Amino acid sequence: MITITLPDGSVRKYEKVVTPMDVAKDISEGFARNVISAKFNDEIIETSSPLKFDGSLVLYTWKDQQGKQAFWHSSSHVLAQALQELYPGVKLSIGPAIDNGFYYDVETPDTTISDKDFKTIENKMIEIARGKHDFKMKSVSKKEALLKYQQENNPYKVELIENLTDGDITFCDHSSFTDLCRGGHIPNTGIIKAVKILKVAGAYWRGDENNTQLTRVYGISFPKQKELTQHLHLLEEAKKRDHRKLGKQLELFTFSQKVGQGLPLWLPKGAALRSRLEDFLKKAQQLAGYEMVVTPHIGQKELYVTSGHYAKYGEDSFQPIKTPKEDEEFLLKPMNCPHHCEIYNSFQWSYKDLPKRFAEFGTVYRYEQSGELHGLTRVRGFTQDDAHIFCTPDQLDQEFKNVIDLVLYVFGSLGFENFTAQVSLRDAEHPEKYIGSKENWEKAEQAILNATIDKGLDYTIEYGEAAFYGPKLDFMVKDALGRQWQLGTIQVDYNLPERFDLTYKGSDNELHRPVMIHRAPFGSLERFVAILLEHTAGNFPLWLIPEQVIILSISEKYEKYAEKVLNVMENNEIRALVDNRSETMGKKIRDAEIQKIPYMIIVGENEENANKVSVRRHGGEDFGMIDIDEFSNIIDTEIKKTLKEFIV
RNA sequence: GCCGAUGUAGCUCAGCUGGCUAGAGCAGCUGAUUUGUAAUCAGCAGGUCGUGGGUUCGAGUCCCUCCAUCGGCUCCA
Repeated sequence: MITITLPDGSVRKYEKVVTPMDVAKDISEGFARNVISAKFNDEIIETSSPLKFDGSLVLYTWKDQQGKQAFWHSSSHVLAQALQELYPGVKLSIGPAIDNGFYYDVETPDTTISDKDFKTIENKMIEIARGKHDFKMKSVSKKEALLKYQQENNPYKVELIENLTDGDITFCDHSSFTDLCRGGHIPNTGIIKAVKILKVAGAYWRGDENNTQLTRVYGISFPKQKELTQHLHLLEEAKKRDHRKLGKQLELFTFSQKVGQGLPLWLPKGAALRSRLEDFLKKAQQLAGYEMVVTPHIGQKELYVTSGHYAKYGEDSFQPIKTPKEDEEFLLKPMNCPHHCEIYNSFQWSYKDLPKRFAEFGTVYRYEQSGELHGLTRVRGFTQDDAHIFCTPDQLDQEFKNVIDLVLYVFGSLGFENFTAQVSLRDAEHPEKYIGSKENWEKAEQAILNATIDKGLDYTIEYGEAAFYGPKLDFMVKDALGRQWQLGTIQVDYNLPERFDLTYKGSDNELHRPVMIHRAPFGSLERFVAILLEHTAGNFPLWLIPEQVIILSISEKYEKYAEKVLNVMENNEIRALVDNRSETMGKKIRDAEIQKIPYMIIVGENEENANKVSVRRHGGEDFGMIDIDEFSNIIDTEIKKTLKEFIV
């Protein structure tokens, strides 16, 4: 007698061994048709695996994330078979399901796969899928498994199998294809109805730059053609929110080959936006007790030798700037901290003076790998909204929490709600990657975790993601295509205070080491603006947008009145401009819509006579003819909805 | 840096397998129109086809170099 417990708590008893599919059919035939994967006692299994003992069973359909994972995992087997049939001699390595689809990494000795081949691969996969081949698991001895791949001269699978325990090795068969596999498939290939190969890319074996580069083929599949069409449509929509496209369209920034890769040029509207962001943060920082400082864009090489950055990044950076004086070398600053440490060092401090908080919009230069540059999100010259807090160890907890509050205020004012906090700690296996004492690291990591938990943030812990000088708390936000980017960051640092010999006089009349916090709520203005563009699709919060109102005159006759309205706007500190072109109203509205200007004011005979304005909101909402004062109130109210005072 | 793709007017894109002075729409300029909630009409101007080299009687089109961009990988102070 076997007792199976289902997620709703119901219990089913069976006289003999059953499979998950049997249980599903027992529930209902219709449900069973949709079941594609199962979990038994927290282990993902096949729907055909025998359930030999008591336990809890979860059945998954395509609608469940687990179901999708099984679906895409199975699809990657089909992809592998297709690649083997199309390109004899390919060597398979690994092919997992990912968040949106699947990939397979293969070595293709004699050919290259390019996007011209996608259609062929898709057709082959569909052909295989239509065969409705069952996925069947089987156990294979380690010796047998190794022999198979040694004969095929496949070093990747051999390496994988060598790390497995004999007895735990399983293969999955479907059609004439077999592959090393842990399990977790859909019943048969026939469920896969629609397939799209999305891209090919080089990927290093085991993610290590020193290994061979394999060809990674990305794809996605669905149980219905319609769902594939919808997915592709979604990708198209996401592309419209691409900050590079919007930045060009809204005239915010550009790049020039002559100026150089990854060096953004901010256009007037973009620069206005930036300085508004800066003013916003300056105001909040002032309330939070920060003091602005200004430091140069270069520093002597010695400065970075002291900080430890030179040893770590010297060779991969912009190379030193020479001067007429022999042996004199300067570096473009890749960060502001060393400069701020020297500001700290230019005074003597008492514990009564701390914490000191030095803030600067500091432009830094980092020589990122050329293949890594990406619009405004990854550039070689960018401005950090940087600040360094020097405090006593006792003050650390509170200071760290205050910074979290500031970051949350910034995110809130800009409408970022879906972010995650990532706590980045050391990689315990590679201590050589980090500088500083073990105790200090432990203290710093503890401080970050405490503050994060205390503030009730939704967080994840990533080991090995810490900076080389200290652990950090990053605020991660996704772009239009779901790629994660780090925006705000807060980092605890016990190392630079040592290296720069920073001190303060304690109440005991002895010298002590301050603790340092690096923090940047935006991260960088470049990346922040980019992600903000993708989030809002260019419809920035009203307080931030460069042009809030456009006044459209119906014909030349009303130009004077339009100017008068503009004047009132300016007196009310509303950013407005006039469109006096000799175009039709339809055309002027269309242009204003494309420029994403939030409010359109239409003025003609009726408005002039009544001394009012007709208001249209971006997107089409019509406010009708209203008093100018009333309009002013609408603007104020909308601004106050997102932009609130920072309360310390 | 590595793998794959792309690069034609300010922008978005045509230009088939190499063949006369390289096309369109939008934007721009000029003129007409004086307009009521997403494109008024006409005319004009605009390109060493990313760069350098090669193949060819002939190259936007084929080959190579470099540069830049796009999608990944690695990296990310």
